[in-house]
Amino acid sequence: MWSILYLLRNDPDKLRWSQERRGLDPGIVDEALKYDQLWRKALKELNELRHQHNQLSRQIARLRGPEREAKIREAKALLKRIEEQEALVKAYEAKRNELLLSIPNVVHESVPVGVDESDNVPIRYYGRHRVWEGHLDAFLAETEGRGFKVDYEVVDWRPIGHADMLTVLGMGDTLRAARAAGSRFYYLFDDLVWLDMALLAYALDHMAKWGFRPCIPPYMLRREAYEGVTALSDFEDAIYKLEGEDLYLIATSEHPMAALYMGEILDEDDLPILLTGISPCFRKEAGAHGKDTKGIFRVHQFHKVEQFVFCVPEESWDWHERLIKNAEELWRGLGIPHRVVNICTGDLGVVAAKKYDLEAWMPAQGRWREMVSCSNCTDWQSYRLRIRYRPKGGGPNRLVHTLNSTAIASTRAITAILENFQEPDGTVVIPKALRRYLEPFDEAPKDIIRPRAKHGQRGGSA
RNA sequence: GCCGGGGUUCCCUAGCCUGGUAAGGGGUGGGCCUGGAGAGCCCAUGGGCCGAGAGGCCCUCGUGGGUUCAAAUCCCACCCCCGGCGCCA
Repeated sequence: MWSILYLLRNDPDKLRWSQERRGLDPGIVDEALKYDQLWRKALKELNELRHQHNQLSRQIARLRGPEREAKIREAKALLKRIEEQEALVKAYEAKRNELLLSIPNVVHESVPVGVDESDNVPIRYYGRHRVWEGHLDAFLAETEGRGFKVDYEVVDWRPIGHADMLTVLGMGDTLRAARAAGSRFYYLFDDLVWLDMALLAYALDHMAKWGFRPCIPPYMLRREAYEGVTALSDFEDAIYKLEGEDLYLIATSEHPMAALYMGEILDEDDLPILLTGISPCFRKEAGAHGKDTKGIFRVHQFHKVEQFVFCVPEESWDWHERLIKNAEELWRGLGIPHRVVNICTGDLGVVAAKKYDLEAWMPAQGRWREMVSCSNCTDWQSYRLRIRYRPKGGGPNRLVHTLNSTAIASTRAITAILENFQEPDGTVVIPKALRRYLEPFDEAPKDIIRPRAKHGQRGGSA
C-alpha cells in the first residue's frame, strides 16, 4: 500500500509530523482525511446501487414480454441515481487524490530540521584541504567550530577560480557559447574534453565493478513518465520541452531509469535492480539567476554517471548508505577533499525522504560545493509510476523503493579538479586515478594539463 | 508522413464477426499426498469498498466518449507498439 495513504488512515500524526518538520501546513492531512472518509462512504453507496443494477440486468437477460419491459424501466430509473452518485464519488476522489499527491515524501527521522542550505548538517570530512590563508578563519569556523578535526594545509597564494582557469588554460569558451546558444552554455576544448571523457569512464568502470548495470537511457521522456519521477513544479524551473512534441529533455538519467519499469510488476527475486546511467543532462536552471553565472559550475547541459536502485522497502535505507559510500569512494579516488552533509528539511525537495550531498572543497572559493546528491525516494516515484513487486512468500503486490545518487557529474568534477590540483604556475595536475582512462588516447594529457599555447584563439570565458 | 496488423488479469493466449458473470495454459503462493522430494490432484492469484471475522459487493480487457437494462464484444475520437513504404547518422 502507498505509504502516504497508509499513514493517512493508520497514523495521520506521522504525516502531520512530517509536514511540520518541512515547515508545511499539517492541516492538509485533516483535509485529506475528511475527503477520504466522504469518498469511502459515497463509494459504498455507489457500489450498493451498482449491485442492484447488475442484478436487474441479469434478470432481464432471462425474461421475455411485459415482465422484461418492466424491469428495463426499473433499471433505467436506477441508472439516473447511479449517475448522480458516480459524479459525487468522482469529485471526492479527485479532491482526495489532489491533496494526497501534493504531500511531499515523509521525512526520515534523521533528517535535520532547517530552512535552507545553511542548515544542512555536515557529518564527515575527507582529505587534506588546501586552504588559502585568507580563508583560514572561515574554514576553521566551519570545521573545528563544529567539532570536526579536519586535515588541511595553508597556502599563501590564492588559487585561481575554476571559471578563470578556463581562460588561463585556453580550453573553455563561454562567451562564444553565449553568442551561439545563450548563457550557461560552454565550449570545452582539448584536455578538458579528454578529462570529461575520462571522468565518465572512471565512474562507469567502478560502478560496473560494484555490480551496477551500465545503461544508456532515453534522453527524452513523455510527460506521463516525467510526472511520475519529479515534482510538477520542476517542469517550469528545470525541464526543457520539445516544441510540438510530448517529449521532455532529461535533467538526469535518474528520470528515465526510474521510468524503466513503469506500470510493471517485478518478481522479488529480481530485486534489487542496480543501474548506472550515463547520459547528458539538460537543465533550465530557472530561478538560479545570478548564481554561479561564470564558468561551467552551473550550466544547461553536462554529462553524468548516475547510480540508481530499485529495491524492497526493507532495504532502502541500507542502500541509501551504500550509494553515498560509493560516491565517496569515487571522490576519494580522485583525491578531492570533500564532506558529506545531511540535507535539512527546507532544502530536501518533495521527492526525497532523505538526502545526502557530497560537497567538494573549492580552494578558490573557500567553501564546499555540491558535487553529488544522494536520495532515498522510498515509494514517492514508484507509486506514481506504478512499479510494484510480487513478494516471495505471497501476499499483495507492494511498491518498490527507488534511490538515486550522482556518481560523477563531468563539468562539476572538472571545476573541482581545476581548483584543487592547480599549481601556482597555472598548470593542473591530473588525478592519478584518471590516468588509465586517458592512456588509450594518444593526444590526451596523462599527468599535467598545461595552458594552451596561443593559436590566435581568444580564450574568453567571462 | 502514408498503408497494414495489433494492445485482454503476473506472463502467454482464447473470446470480438453473432452484446448477457473473461475461458485455457504457464509462473508463483498455499493445501492434499510422501519417510523426504517429484509427479498428480485441489484452492488462490489486479485495484478498491464494507465487515471484528467468516464473508459480501464494486471496478478492471490501451485511453476517453457514445449506443444499450447490459459492452472485451457495436460506434466515434485519441494514444502506444509491431511490420511495410518513404526519409535518414
